[in-house]
Amino acid sequence: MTKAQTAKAIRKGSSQKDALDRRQEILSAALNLFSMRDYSAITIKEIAQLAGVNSSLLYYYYEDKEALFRAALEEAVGAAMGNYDEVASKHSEPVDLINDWFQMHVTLASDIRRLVKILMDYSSSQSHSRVLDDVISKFYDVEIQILTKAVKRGQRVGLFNKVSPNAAAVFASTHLDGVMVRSIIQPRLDIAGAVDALRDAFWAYVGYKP
Amino acid sequence: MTKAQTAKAIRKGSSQKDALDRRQEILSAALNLFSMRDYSAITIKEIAQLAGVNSSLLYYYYEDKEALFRAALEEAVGAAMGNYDEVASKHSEPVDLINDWFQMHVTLASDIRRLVKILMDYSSSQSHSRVLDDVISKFYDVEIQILTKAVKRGQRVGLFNKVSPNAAAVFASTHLDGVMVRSIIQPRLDIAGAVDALRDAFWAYVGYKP
DNA sequence: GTCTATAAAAGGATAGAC
DNA sequence: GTCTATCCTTTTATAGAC
Repeated sequence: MTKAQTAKAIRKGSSQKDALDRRQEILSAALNLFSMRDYSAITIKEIAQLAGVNSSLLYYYYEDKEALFRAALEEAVGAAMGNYDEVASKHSEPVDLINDWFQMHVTLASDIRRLVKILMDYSSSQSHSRVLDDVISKFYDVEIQILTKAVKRGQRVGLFNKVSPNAAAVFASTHLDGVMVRSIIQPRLDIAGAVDALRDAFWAYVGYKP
Repeated sequence: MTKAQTAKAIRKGSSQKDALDRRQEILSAALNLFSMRDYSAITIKEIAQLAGVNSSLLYYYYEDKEALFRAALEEAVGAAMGNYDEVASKHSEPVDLINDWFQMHVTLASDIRRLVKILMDYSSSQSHSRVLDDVISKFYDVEIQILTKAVKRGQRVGLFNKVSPNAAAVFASTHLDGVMVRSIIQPRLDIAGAVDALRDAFWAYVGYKP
């Protein structure tokens, strides 16, 4: 019995669920690789190898390499969106929410860094899809809205000064992207320290004394 | 007479200088393309076409594709370093220097964005060279030192509060990278507006009232 | 120096057996 | 569903003429 046959034998039975698993395995392998290096630097065979399947199988589950990339990007954005919603719905108090927001970027730094990397690669690629463009827009909108709301709440209860809530939100969001990028270019970067500095600056910006 | 022969005839005479020009033309074409898309997405023929020469000629001037990429990266960093030094040596007054520093990132946004993109591509590539790693480290060191010095001077003359000058410098530098990245992912981003917000936050952070 | 021609390898994608 | 075999195209790189 060959390796492949053994594997097949183990997975025998409900073939529907297997297919979903396999699809997910391939997607996961693709996401890992696409977020490490560039789209064109990743080969179909490499993805298949990481997923532990034959490269032809990728064409059974996905139309072509680009479709696989799109699926991987949507997956990454969806996961991040989930984290965002979780933090947002956990806090009613604006200071706690924003502190936790910053903390999340330290804790999940490697995931968020991957997302930023993959978003950059997509943005500087030729072929854009309307759907993905919308997904990405939506994603940043959600982030900005969560932060904007928090700043507004802080102003309403008299904790923060009268700055533009939207500007403050864009500011924090942009800086966090900067931290992620800098930690790609300079892997030695002290992410926690960089986020601490952002926290100090952000509170100074909105006029909050911790 | 073919096109190529005509071009050759025009360039007749001192062949030494011609070689330098041609070398530069190729390098310039490579830099343009490498900063637009990823290393692996750019082909030798594409570079040659943009430079207006045959693709084989690239191997006369550069050992291989990687050597050409390295040269392009050094060129981009060198150019940015030149801009940095220029702004730094123009000001003795810290507030002016920092304001001009921010302004430079608006004015030269497309160049700096390209640099950030190419630095990211290099960082997430497999093959690293000791020389390039050092060039990049040096580059960020120079930026941090210029800003750190300015903050220290501002503190000495009593304009700024007692914050860590290095932390303030890293903060500004990181945020500017964030602005560049965000403007890649979202081309609609209002760069001038984003830098304005940074300016406000930075002055709040160091306790300066403009 | 610059080009033509071409070798050599790699990568994406498909046909078809099982 | 998954694999083997293979085709086709692209791409890097070299040899050699001019």
